[in-house]
Amino acid sequence: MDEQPRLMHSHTGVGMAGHPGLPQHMQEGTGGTDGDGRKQDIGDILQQIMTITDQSLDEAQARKHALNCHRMKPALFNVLCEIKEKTVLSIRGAQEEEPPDPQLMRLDNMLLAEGVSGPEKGGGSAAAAAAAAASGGAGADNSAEHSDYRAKLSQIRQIYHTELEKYEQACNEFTTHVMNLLREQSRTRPISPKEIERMVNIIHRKFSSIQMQLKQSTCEAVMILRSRFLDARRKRRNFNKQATEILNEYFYSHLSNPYPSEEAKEELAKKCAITVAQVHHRSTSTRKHPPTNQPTTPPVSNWFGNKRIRYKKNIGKFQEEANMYAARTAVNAANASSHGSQANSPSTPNSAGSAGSFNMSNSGDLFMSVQSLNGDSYQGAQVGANVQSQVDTLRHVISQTGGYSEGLTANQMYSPQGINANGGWQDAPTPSSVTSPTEGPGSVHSDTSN
DNA sequence: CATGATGATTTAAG
DNA sequence: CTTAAATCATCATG
Repeated sequence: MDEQPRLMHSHTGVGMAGHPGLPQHMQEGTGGTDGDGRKQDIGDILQQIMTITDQSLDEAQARKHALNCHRMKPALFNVLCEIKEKTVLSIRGAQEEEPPDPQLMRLDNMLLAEGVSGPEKGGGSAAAAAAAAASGGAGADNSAEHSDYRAKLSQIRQIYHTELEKYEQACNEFTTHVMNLLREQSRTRPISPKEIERMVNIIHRKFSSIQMQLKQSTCEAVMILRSRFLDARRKRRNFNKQATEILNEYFYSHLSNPYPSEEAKEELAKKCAITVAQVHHRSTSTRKHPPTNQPTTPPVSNWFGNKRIRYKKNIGKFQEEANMYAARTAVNAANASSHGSQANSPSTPNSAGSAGSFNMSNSGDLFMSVQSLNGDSYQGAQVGANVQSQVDTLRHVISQTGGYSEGLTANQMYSPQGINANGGWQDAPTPSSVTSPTEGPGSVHSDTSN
């Protein structure tokens, strides 16, 4: 503001002298048709402007001062104030609280969720390194791509923050500037605090609209980044053999109720994490006290979900597998039970001990089904899921031993249909005939049990 | 390249 | 929230 007059001032020497210069341009530009009157006007205006700029600060300042000192000034000022008061009152109605822009909220939420606008957590590569370290000792492979992602993300984050800060600063600067100006002017014209506030609000709105642009483009950048990297959420890595074995062991040893409890899941996850390099969602670590929603060991849950449905869908396909794992656990179970009927401590997969809290509402049914399956009456003394797992295992033992002695023909030595028919963990057995040998549900294993 | 296996995500129900 | 079921997208293989 100050500079312009000054510049003009220094310029005037030339400007005034070279005055013809401008009109000449005008002449050529407008053509001759308009006549001289117009040109003259323009020339006058220009002249005036030049003059105004010529008087510049000192003169204006002086004039202002003179005004301020005028003896009628206070009275006039008051009058002005009153008038202003009224008009402002009438205007005020239009000025209402802006509703929180949903769009902006959406952006904010997303940025927060994406960890862009959240609390700073170490800078750039440090964060990446930390992430890599945090994702477990075995997480070398996927944390590599994750760290790449994180690095890029924190880059975005940094840009976002610096930009945001810059805007903030500029906004504050501008605001204080305007406020000073208004304060200054309030000596010569009435300016209510309300008005200043409003002005500030306007400024803030303008700036926040700029911020929104920033946020929007940041969101876009994150989205793009996501789609390029993390969208490889779908980029899956198969579990390694050991992990699937652990899971399968649990599954088949709890075949009648393959719903691991939360704790069981965590335990499985822990066991598998040793071998599974694929744990994107940090889970196993100590539970967080705040009501943070830890979505329950996703890989394990996924695995069991998939396994259940796929097993059910085509049991025939899983028979071999079932027998294998049944055999394996059978050994453990046999060993354990031979020692004593106590709940065995071996680190067997049928760690039913930890799973004592299974949903037992239907355990009665399950027992029933097992009884009828085996053809022998199982003593009803057992209570709890651990027993259930024993039952499963036992059944496997029986069927399996019988089957193997006969031959490897891989007939259905162990017919899971029984479970289905009796309403195990699902009702509808494969409706389609698919390799379903369907014997009488009750008589299924009568031969093998002999 | 087609195909089956498989982990993850989505949808709908409880 | 958890599950079942359907579906997707990738991996692994021949």
